[in-house]
Amino acid sequence: MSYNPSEIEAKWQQKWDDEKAFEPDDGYERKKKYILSMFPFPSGRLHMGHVRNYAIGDAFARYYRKQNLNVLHPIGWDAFGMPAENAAIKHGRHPKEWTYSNIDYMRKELNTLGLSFSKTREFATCDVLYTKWEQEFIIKMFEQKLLYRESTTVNWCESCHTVLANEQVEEGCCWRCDNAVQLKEMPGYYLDIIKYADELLGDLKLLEGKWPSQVLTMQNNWIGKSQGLEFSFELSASSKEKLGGHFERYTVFTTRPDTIYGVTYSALAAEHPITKYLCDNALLDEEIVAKIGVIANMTERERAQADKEGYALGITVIHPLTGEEIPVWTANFVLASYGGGAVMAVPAHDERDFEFASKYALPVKRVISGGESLPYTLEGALIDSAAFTGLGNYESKAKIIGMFEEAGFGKGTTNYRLRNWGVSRQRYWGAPIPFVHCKHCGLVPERVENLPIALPEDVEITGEGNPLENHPTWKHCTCPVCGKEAIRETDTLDTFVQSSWYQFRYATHPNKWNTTGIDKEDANYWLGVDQYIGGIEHAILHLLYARFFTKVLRDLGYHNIDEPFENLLTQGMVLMDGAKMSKSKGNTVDPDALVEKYGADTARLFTLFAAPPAKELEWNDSAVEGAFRFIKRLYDRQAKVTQSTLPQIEQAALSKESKLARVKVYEALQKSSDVYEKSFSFNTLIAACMEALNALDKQDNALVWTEGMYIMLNLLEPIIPHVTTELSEVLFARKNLQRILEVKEEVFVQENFVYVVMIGGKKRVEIEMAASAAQEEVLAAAKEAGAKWLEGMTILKEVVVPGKLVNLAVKPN
RNA sequence: GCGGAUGUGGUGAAAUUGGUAUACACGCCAGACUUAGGAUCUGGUGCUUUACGGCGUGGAGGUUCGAGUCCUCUCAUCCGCACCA
Repeated sequence: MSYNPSEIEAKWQQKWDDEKAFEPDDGYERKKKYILSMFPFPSGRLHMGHVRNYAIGDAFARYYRKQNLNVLHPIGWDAFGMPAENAAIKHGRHPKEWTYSNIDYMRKELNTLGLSFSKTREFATCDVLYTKWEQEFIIKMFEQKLLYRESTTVNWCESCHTVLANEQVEEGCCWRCDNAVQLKEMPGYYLDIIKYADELLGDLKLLEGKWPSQVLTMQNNWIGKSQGLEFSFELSASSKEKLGGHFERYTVFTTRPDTIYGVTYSALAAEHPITKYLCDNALLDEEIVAKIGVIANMTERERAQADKEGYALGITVIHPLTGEEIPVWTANFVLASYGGGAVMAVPAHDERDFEFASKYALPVKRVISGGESLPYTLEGALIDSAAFTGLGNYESKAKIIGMFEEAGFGKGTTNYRLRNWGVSRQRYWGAPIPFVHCKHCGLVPERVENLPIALPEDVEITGEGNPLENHPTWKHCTCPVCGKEAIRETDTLDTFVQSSWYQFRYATHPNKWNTTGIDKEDANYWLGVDQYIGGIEHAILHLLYARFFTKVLRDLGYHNIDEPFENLLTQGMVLMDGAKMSKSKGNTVDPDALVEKYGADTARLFTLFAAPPAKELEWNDSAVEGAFRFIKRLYDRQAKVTQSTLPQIEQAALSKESKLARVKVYEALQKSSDVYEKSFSFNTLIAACMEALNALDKQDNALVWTEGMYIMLNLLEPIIPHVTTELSEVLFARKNLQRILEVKEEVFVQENFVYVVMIGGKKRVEIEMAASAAQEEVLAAAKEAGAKWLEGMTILKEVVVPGKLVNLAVKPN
């Protein structure tokens, strides 16, 4: 009987379905384990990255079930988003039809991989029932002032016809279509993630050692907390007059209050209200107004690449401490969206300010000692700084902030690089933002009892404009407050909103899905996710948003969880010929074809064996053959098993080869808990099993074979579940799969040790000694065996490592 | 520029507290069985040397009886952020 994967795999997949084998308990009695692989976007077909992601997750889930834990291992679909609309434009298919048919196809593909998902908890984020609860959260966030609508300059992707969040702009281009991002002033909805910045930052400490350190660093940098001084520059009397009395002062932020006596000019962003006023009221040369206009139309990225450029605005401010008059410029390196869009400039101690001052011949005033040339940005004592002269700059920062606070012209402040999360998208295939624009009542949320606000299905998707905006009737509604005619919001939510709370939806028992979004008791029992697995590309976007949502929903009373993902494993990409697999490069491997040719077990074994999960995985067709060969060998060796229970073995009576085989089998067993719970290096566990099989092949004791197969099938079941379950059924009535077995220490007890004898740091000979031999005996034997190398030498030092080696340090006589 | 990570055979990769470097697999070589083999099995395979031996974990130092592992410096590659005042 030869190994026939398609038959075995279909049989067990059917059986698992019939047995509902992977549903968690309804109650909370057993200890839980929540294993989650990031859910897929239903693009149409699985790719190898999915196979890797779900093979890893499934190994964890199956392992923990054996520990008698209550395992939640769900799957669902991240189903809203642009590609569905693109398919509609290209192929004339309705996004809903396209999405759900893709889901049906991909669900079948996942099934053929034999993944142990709970089937009752599956959902798609475009299900109206999911939208309903999401809209409820959004309204509650609005009530708590965590969601607001405002008009600002946003990142706009012309090819996607939508706004992008800051996090979705990669190197100045759209994260999805790679089109250059433009700036556009438009209204949108924002979530106040900055309000949670401190907690999001501080709680990264809770994740140390549980998340990859680079992800923690990336989040840390992204939040970008900096502390400093915020104060106002008062405009000079003549400047106030010039500005028609519309401005008295403006605020700046600095992290270097210690350099305040070195301020020689101040700079405003092109978008700053004062700059705008000067431009709009013809208070600057036309030429300069035009040039400022050009800067204002550049994206942040374009400005970053441009040379420093600026113009004197013909106004001055008063230095708050010295009373000096300081010129005000506009400069292209001052960001409108950070620190109030204005800076104090200290060219002596800041590289940007220095470069700008050099270009425009502005004065430079040194106030920190140290270094030979300017700008000097390191530590030093203050000079020419009035009462603060002589202090170190660290000490002076606090004192200067204190002085500003006392005098009431400024205060210590914290600023974040993080921007609030813009969640408006001008697209059809998303969750409608549940608000209404009423002429009488303004912007009002829908009534919760009217939720969900579902998408209209009769839409025409042309790629021109927002289909919800263009729909003849959908946006016309009545105001939930006054009952008069009103207009429904036509923006939909960013799809990252859906993936920010799906981990709670899975945890909520499906019986409750109709009546609640998140069940508190269920959530508190199941969350945080004990092991989360996904791509590093989500290090900031999804993982930061999901952490934020978790904290917000906690504060809204939905649960008591602080962090959604307790442990994170970021898997590496799947490569072919050193490059990322992609359709455009034509270097993809089709999972369906792979499963058809070799079976799911081989596909899974290869992906876990070829590299540790966090590293990139280089595809190799012949290594896949190798994985297949191992499974075949394992399958063939069923003939070696002679009894259906774990045998009792008398260790002392065994041959040397049989003893070694047992050692290899038990070494693999010993390794398994470390691999599943700590190192995640499945490749080494598989290698240990291969070694065990190789060692078993070198002996012929039937009991040792039986024990070896009994244990190995158990160890490998999470990785290659079909063939191991089949063999286990035939040989051991599946009894061997029920729990993790115990290591028998006596197997490792050796009668003899092989000592390596090193002389002068070099390995020379090996000697075999009884385990009971005393150190002196070992040493004497080593000297005898190594006599040849000891001739004419004096032994300086003798080191014996019990059971392992002897090292003799020598020098010539 | 700042931050993080990684450098080990022809290839993917192993290596508790510092203790026999290259496990396991791919590839390659030889052999067996075969009409045949891209099937299966067995053996070999770091470099160098006729051999003894010598040299080998990106490079250079250091600590140690002993370093892939610890310390210092350095080079290369990859990733993230990039005027955040």
